Amino acid sequence: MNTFHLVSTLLIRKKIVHLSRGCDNSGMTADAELRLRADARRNRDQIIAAAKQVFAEEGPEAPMEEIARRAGVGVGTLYRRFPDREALIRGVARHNFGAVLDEARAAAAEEPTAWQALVRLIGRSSELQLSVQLGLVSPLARQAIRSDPATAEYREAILTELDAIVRSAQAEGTLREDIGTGDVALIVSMLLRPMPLADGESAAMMRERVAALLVDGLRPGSPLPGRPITGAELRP
Amino acid sequence: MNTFHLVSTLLIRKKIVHLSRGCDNSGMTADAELRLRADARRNRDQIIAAAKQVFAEEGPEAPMEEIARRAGVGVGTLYRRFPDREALIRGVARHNFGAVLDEARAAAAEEPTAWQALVRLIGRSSELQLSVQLGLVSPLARQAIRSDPATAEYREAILTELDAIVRSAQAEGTLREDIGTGDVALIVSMLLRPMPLADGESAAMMRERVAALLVDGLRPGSPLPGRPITGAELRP
Amino acid sequence: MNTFHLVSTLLIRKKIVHLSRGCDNSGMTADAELRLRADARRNRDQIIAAAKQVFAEEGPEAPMEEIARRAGVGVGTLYRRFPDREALIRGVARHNFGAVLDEARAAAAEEPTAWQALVRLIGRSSELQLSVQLGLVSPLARQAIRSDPATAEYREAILTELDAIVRSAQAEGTLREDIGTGDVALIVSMLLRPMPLADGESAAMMRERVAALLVDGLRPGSPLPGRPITGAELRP
Amino acid sequence: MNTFHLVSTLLIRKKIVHLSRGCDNSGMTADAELRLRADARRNRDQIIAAAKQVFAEEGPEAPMEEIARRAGVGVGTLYRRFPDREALIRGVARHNFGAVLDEARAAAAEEPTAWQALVRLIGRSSELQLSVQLGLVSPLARQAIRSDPATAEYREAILTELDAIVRSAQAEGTLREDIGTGDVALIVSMLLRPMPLADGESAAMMRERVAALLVDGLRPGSPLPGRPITGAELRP
DNA sequence: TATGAATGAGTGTTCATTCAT
DNA sequence: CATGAATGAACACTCATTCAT
Repeated sequence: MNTFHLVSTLLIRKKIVHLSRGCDNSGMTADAELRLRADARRNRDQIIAAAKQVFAEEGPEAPMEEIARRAGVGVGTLYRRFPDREALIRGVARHNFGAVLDEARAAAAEEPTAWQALVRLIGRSSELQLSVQLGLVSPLARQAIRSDPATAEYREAILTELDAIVRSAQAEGTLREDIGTGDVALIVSMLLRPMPLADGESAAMMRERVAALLVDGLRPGSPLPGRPITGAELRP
Repeated sequence: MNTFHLVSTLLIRKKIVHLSRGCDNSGMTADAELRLRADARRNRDQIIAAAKQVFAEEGPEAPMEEIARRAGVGVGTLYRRFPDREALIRGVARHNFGAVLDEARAAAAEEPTAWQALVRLIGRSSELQLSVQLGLVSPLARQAIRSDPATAEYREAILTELDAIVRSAQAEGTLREDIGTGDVALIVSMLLRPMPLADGESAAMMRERVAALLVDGLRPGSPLPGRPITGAELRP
Repeated sequence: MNTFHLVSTLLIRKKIVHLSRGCDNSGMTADAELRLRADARRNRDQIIAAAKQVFAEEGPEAPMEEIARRAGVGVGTLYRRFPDREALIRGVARHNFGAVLDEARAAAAEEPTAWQALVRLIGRSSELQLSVQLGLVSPLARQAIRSDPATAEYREAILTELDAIVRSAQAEGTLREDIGTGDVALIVSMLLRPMPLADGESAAMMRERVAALLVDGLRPGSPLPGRPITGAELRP
Repeated sequence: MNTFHLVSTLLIRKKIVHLSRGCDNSGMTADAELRLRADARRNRDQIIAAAKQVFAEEGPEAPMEEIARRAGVGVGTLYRRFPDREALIRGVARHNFGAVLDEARAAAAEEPTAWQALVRLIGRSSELQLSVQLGLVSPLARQAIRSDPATAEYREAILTELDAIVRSAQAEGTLREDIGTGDVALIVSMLLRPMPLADGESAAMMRERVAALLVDGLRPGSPLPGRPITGAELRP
């Protein structure tokens, strides 16, 4: 086991509980949500899924009824689970951040070097497309997300994970020293945004290319302006 | 005059009329708008300015009345100038794209090398912040912008301008060959998006650093995945 | 035994069955309700109690779920006992009217003269505060109460009781002759309403004073306008 | 001019501006409301009138649309004038309290003795029937009214007016000494409430009789329990 | 012509009631 | 039987747009 995995493993001990079964990350606020009756649970998941879709297609002010319909439930059910739009947005945001966290952990666990974990994270981010976009979109959504402690915990966990990868990669000498965890987080979050004017495949390709350009720039080389941005600076 | 300026100058001949007096670019559909009486004209400008502000603060579905109030006019006046929300969004988009065009032309005209023009464009893009964001935000806005011929003309002009810069830079040997105008446009548009979780100054610094990373990657080096994205591919 | 008690006793023969054990008057529709199992019975009582509270605090359109919660049962249980809101309102109304009836009987039975029974009834009415208010409040409640035969029976019984007291008092010469049972009922019901702008103790004092003023007026004296209002006139 | 009118007249100097043209009392908050365009003004009045009706018939939670329809305007218009239900309730309350104030002033100005003014006030209160009921009805309405400064001013003015009448009547020796302004206000407000179970004419007669009973009690006689309730005690 | 009043369709949200667990 | 989840009709309220002043 190399240094990267050692650090990474140590961090595991501190990992917050994040009950992910596949893509299911309801955790972190788990107590309440886990005790739902089976059918209620299924409904909840369908609602989150529908909301993701609809938000992606129509923005975060999309009619609640559309979401309910898409989830195959009545509005009432939607409102029982998420008392208002903000709560729904928070629900989706948690889910999304959870997916990013899963990806970060998988990259750390499965790649042999920190550099490869980093490259994978930046590259794969394209697969998390819809994940982060919400917060960029409407002031309402931004507000809902910023003020949600559960989402904050996720952010925290993601940054912790990323921090380990960044330090390891710098220890390996594969990542330039004048880069901070915050810089990497920014890059990832930029790549997570929708590509303008492009649909589907070409968007994916574009993302890949920009990711490659950025990875290119991350290798040790001529110095950058400003100072490294730490993870802490991204905390709201 | 070097090759860069030569190419650039030749292109000027084809330049569409773009009546920019300072930052004022209402043109391209100019005929009608130019004939406005002075006060009507002033109203129109105030409305665009107010709309930019309000859109930035509250998203593109912000109440029309809010915009009217901020512009110091009655809703009626707003509607006289822009028959519906789409028209207003188009108005703002044109204004924004015009600003990008101005910047691109200025960079081409004032910088000694294409590479420097390119770097400036990517770097300065931060100053055009609000410009492009609109289209990324709501499906409504996206639609309004995509279907607007005047905005399309602006886009065209911007891409033409950028094309000249890119080709020149590649001719200079300062820009890697496996990059297309589309790639650069993408990079610029990514940098134009709001930085998450950051306000004002720090956002600027973050942008600068990511820009530097990208510029770093743009210099000739190891090959990129995919193929160069041409300007044409960004046409909707 | 004086005349008052004689009349009063004779009336007892006609008394409808009113199974009051302490303050518990669910009777008059007793058949069904008496057969409830002990726990079901307890549930029912808790629901009535909770409904009284909640109606007092939030009006008679208060959410059924609030009432269920306050009673410590599920909504389902509430609806099993009272098939809809009207039924619940009727339930509460019966309970309240039963309390008034109890008080009237107690006054008749325990006071030495009809005049004193009358004074006590008018004075004590303050203790039945919440009792009658319901019907004054929302048209829904009014309707529910008016159309309920059980409540009508209670009203009937109360008026009968009051009638005896009024006649006796007039026979005693302690009550002016130009007063009818209906007048007294009206007075009582007026005193049962909430005092505006006053809370708790001061409300009680205010009520007492107005009661005293009215009692003052009830003694033989100068004639009143109109004609005596009989109990019959208060039947809906 | 007798003492009553003298006191009364002196008080006139302090009277707050209350622009009543007939039953029109929009005053006290007049500034804003008076500047309405003629048609807007008419609409506003129709809305208040409709709201009074509908509130009386269906309670203060009646559908806003019903009120709008009854007023012959769209809901939008209603909401433009009264931003939410509370505002509408406040509007109605002011109007009602204004009517009481008008009546009190008229009684003071037109009756030869304070006693007669008092009797008239208590007697006529029946004509203000709907006026005060609102606040007794739903917690929502109560809250809306209590927290409204304009209504508070009205209450203040009414109490001032009443105070003058009460003192004068006591100076005349026609009103018992152990009565305070608050007692009278209470009596009036009690008489203003809906008579249970009675409609129209008979309600009026009942009210008259109870009023007579109370007036009877107000003449000097045997002492009352408690202490005189001052006007101040009725201030929320 | 500029204004802001009126309109009413569109949505968010609540809550009575039903029904699966 | 008790529970609390699901449903959807009903209502509050907003805001784009029109139009009288």
